[in-house]
Amino acid sequence: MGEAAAGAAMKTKQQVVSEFRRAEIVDAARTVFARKGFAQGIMDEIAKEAGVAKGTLYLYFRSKTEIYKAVLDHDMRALKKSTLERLDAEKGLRGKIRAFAFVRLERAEANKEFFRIMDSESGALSYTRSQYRDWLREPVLRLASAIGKAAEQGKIRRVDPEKTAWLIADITRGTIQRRLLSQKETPLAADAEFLLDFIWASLAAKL
Amino acid sequence: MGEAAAGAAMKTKQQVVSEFRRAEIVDAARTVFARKGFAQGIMDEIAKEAGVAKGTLYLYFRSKTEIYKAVLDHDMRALKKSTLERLDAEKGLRGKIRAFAFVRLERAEANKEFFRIMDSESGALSYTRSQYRDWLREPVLRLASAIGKAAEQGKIRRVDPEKTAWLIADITRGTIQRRLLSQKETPLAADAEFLLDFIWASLAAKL
DNA sequence: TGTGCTGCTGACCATGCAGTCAGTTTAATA
DNA sequence: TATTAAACTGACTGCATGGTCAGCAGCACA
Repeated sequence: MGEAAAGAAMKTKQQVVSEFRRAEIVDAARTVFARKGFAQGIMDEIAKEAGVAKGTLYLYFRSKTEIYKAVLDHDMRALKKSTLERLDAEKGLRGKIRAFAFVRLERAEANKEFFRIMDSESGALSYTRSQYRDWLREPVLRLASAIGKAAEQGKIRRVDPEKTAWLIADITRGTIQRRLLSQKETPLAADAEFLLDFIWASLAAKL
Repeated sequence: MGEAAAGAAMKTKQQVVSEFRRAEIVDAARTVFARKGFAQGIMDEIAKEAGVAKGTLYLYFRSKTEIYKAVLDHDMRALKKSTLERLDAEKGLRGKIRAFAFVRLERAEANKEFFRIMDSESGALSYTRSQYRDWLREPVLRLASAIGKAAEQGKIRRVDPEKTAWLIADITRGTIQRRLLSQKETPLAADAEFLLDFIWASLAAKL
C-alpha cells in the first residue's frame, strides 16, 4: 500500500507543482477581480500580480472566464463546507443560527476579497448569480430543517422553515455587506449578537 | 403670469421633444442593460432598441456610462420617492414597515428590468453600489426614526433603531431577489405578510 | 559540451466596441 | 417652391484587451 501510494504520489510530483501554480494564479486573480471587477480585471494585470507572463496563464486555464469561475468555485466550496460543519457541530437551533451567521461573518472578515467579488460583481457572468444561490442553498436548507424540528418540538413558534431560513440568510448577507462597506470597524461579535437577537426574538416570541 | 408661463413653455417646446427622446433612450437602455448587463449592453443594441442610429445616442448623452447612470438615477429617484410617500402616509409602525416592504415589492414587480440591473449588476461601475446605498439610506433612516419612537412609547421592545431598520431592508431586498429569480410566481401579498410577521414578531416580542 | 525536453515568455494578432463626423434627411420659414 | 437650420444617420477610426505561438531559458542526462 505504501508502494501504491508512492506510485500515485510520484505521478503527482509534477502535478503538485502544477496545482501550486494554479493556486497562485487563482490567488492573483482573486485580488485583481476584487479590486477591478471582472471586466476591468485584465489578464495582463493578473499575470503581473501572479508574477508570470500572460501566456503562462493560458497553460493553466483555458480563458479568463475559467479563471474567474475557478476563484468563485474554490471560495464558495470552502464557505459552504465550513458553514455546514459548524452548523452540524451545534445541537440547539439557537446555536445553529448563531453558527450560520458567525462563520459567514468571520470568513467575510478573513477573506474580504472574495466577498467583495460576490457582493459587487455577482452578475458579471450570468453564471455567477445562480451559482451563488446554489452554493448557498444547501446550508440554508439544513438550517431550515433544524427550524422545522424546533417548531415541531414547540421550542419556537410555528413558521415556514424554508422561508424563515432564507430570511436569516438575507440578514446575514446584508450585515456582511454593511461591514465591508463601512469605514469604521465595528466588532464582529456585536453585529452577530444583534442579528441573532433579532431573529431569536421573532422565533421564540410569545405574542 | 399666463404670458410668462407661455414664454417658459415656448422655450420648452423643443426641450419637451428633447426630454422625450432622452426618456426613450433611457427606456431602451434599461431594457438592454437588464438583458445583458453593463459590459455586454452594447451601444448599437441600445440604439436599435430605441429605434435610432447610434450617433443619435451621442446627441443626448456624452457616453455609455452616462446613459447607465441616467437609468439608475431615474429609477432610484422614483423608488425612493414612492417609498418615502407611502412611509409617511402610514401612522403606526407596523403600517410603516408593511408600507416599506410593500412598495418595494410592488415596484420590483412592475419594474423588473430595473431591479434586475440593481440586483445582478450593481458593481459594474464602482459608482453604482455606493449610490444604491445612498438612495436607500433616507427611507431606511426614516423607518429607523419611527422604530425609535415606537420603542420609546413602549409599543415595541427596545432595539437599536437604525440597525433594525437595515435588517428590515435586508429582508425586503432578499425577498425581492428571490421573487425575481424563482420561476413560479408566488402571490406578492403572501411574501409581504410573511416578511412582516417575521419582523413584527421580533419587535413586539415579550420574551 | 552537446542534445533534447519542458515550461515559460511577451511581442503580436484578431476582434469587438465606444465614440466621431461628413453627409443626408426632415421640417420650419419665407 | 426655395432656402436654410436642425436633427439624424451609419460607415469608419482608434483602442483596449483576450488569446496565440515562435522562440528562449533552464535543466537533465550523456
